[in-house]
Amino acid sequence: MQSRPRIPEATVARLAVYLRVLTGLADGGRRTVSSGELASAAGVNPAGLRKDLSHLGPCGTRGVGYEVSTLRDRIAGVLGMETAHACVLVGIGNLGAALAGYGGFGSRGFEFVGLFDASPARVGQQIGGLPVRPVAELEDVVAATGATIGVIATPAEVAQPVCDRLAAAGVRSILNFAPVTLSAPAGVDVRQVDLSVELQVLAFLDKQRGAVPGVRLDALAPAGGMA
Amino acid sequence: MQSRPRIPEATVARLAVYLRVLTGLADGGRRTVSSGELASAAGVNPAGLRKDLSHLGPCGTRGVGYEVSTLRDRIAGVLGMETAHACVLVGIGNLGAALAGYGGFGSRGFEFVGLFDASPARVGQQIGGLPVRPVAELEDVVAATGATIGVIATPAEVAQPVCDRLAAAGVRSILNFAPVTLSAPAGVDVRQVDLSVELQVLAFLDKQRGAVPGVRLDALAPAGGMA
DNA sequence: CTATGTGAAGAGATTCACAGCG
DNA sequence: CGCTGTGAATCTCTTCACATAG
Repeated sequence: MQSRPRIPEATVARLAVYLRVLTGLADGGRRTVSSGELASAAGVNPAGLRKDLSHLGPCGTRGVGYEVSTLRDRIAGVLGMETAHACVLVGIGNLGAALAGYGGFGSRGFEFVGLFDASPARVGQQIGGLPVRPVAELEDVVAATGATIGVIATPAEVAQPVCDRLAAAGVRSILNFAPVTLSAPAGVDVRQVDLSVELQVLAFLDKQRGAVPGVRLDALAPAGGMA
Repeated sequence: MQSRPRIPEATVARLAVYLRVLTGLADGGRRTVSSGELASAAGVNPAGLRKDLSHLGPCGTRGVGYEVSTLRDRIAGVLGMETAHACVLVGIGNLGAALAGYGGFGSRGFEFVGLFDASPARVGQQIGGLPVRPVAELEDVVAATGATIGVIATPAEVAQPVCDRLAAAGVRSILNFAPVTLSAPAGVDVRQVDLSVELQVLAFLDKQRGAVPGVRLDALAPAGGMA
């Protein structure tokens, strides 16, 4: 129906993917897409894509498809991308430096406003036009910039204290790359990205596939080239 | 026992987390844990943890709990960690270099046996004791090492061709960090890690929480003629 | 009396099939 | 006609409650 009490989290994650695909299509000058084509490019089922989009209200034209730029803007609005999000990043090791220098965030409305590291050797370096600051300044920078998102790329041992300080400083969302499960106060949302877990799932699926002789050939994806 | 019809993928991902917690407990000299304590450390529901472990067959002692080292070894075996997995990594930019230098993989049985980049400036550099090779050598190295896992950390534009080459060379599992949806032939499993998607989900949850008091998302509602 | 292991209930997400609009 | 939008069926995962073993 029209009411939107809440959008399922699984749908939100896919909306972000649709948004990426639509941005590419718009840059390529494309005017409209069908659910089938968009679903193919996003790697999902066409009916599932339409159900995802139904949470935004009617936004397609029957018999035609979706207008690329309109749908892109609608999704961007729902995901809260009309306003930029200020982020702080704690832990400027290899991964942290990679995240700080990654251009994919800025183009999607996420801007780093503070980089922090405990190592004096790192402090003072410039990454992506931003200086690395001592962690002692964390609270001040969060307060001054109003950052609402914190990214943790520290060693596992200090991730929990950093999480506590971020939460206390007023950060409401935390993305954690350290291989520990963090606990945060109510009202602070934590998302975990564990690179080793991803590899272990892959390895397991491979092992399981090799051990099962009876294979199901439900290949549906690679429908030849491009549409 | 060996009879395992099939373990749900969601369970596999959590098993990897339990394994990490158990390894930490074992290093701390701990002998046994209860499901409640282990679940708390892993950030999951105790009953869910017991159901996850039930897929491995009985491995606890009623009235006592689980023996830490035994359970750790059991999970490691199920995840296929008794044998090391050879991985190749394509795209040695900031993120690729971070992955190549990340110690968390080696300690979990994943070993990089080849690093590849298209840029002559990168080729020849040493990262984590391994030289960066030109991508032209990709097929030879996969064949020579028998690598079964490929990690893609290239720009989005070249991720699909790299995926195709990895699959053709015999790699069976691919972990993709490039912000594109890859299509791979049947028999090759692709897992996507999109850092921007993670941030966008966080931002949406925060926005949604802020709007909770009155549940008013009318700014999105198509009152009549939304354009 | 402890804490595990598990069937059953519940919630959520995916897929299907078709009604309805252009 | 084609393609969207959606109710209903299907499937999977989660949570609960309790029997069961130590």
